[in-house]
Amino acid sequence: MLSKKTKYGIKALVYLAKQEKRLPIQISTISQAENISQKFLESILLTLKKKGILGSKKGKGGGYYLLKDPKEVPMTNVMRLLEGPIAMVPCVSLNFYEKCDDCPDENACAVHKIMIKVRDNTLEIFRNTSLADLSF
Amino acid sequence: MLSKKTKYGIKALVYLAKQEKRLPIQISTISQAENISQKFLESILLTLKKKGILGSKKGKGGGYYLLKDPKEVPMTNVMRLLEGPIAMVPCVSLNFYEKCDDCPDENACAVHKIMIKVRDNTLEIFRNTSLADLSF
DNA sequence: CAATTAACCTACTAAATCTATAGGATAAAA
DNA sequence: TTTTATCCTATAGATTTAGTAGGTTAATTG
Repeated sequence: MLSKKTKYGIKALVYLAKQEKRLPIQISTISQAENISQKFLESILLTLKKKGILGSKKGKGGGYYLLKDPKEVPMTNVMRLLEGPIAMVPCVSLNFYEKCDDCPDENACAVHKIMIKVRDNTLEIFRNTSLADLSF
Repeated sequence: MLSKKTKYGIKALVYLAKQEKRLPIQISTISQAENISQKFLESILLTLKKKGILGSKKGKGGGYYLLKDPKEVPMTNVMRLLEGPIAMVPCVSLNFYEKCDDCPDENACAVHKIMIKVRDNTLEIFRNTSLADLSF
């Protein structure tokens, strides 16, 4: 299951992607439009900024804005920034790999076997979907 | 991410599916073979029995056994029994649907849009994979 | 029958994660 | 210098996870 943080983060990014101009949008504007707690959204956008996908401006007329063209932001990136691993088990994760304690041989593991398939499939979808694709 | 419960549950079911004869297998046997805490596995197998996928026998020579031919047990069933929803968000779940508090219109929601795709894809894989398929 | 075996059942707990909230500091603009 | 809006740290309540403890029931065996 996706965390609320990820869900809200995606919604906010798509909201920003929908803007015609790349002007800063305030947190309060997004939180109202998307029914997200403002304080919670504040922390989410801040981490997205720290991770380099958003820019920000302080003071009047300030807010957050996308640093890249939405067409150039695949959902793989977004998911990894917000949720972390895309894989269902760490032992099949490309970017967040961890060995299982209980598993002496990954290649002999049934869970590994099927979760590799799920990962590849999900990854393909996220790779081929950009923020721009979700903005219609 | 899959819970350990689900991971261990799948491993145990596949272990049972691998047996040539449908004789009862003890919890301790499975827990040792798969490096799973025996007490934890005990509770997992008990719920799987209550949900109707496993049979059991008490006393000497007792244990757990699959009630169906492994070929007839798709991973959709297994996942729903152990993990619950297959979808990444409740609002796209077929068997565990829940409306989002924040979302006035699902069809206008970007998260909904992409997670439908992921669900359909994942579902297809789980549908086409049986316990028998994972037993090699 | 009695001893052994192994599943059954209830309850509990420690740790981690999630979902925020509080309250102030900093920086930009008017 | 006042206002605006992001930035930052800390914390807290709720939920979930990953088990553990300890005893009960039912089946087999001698």
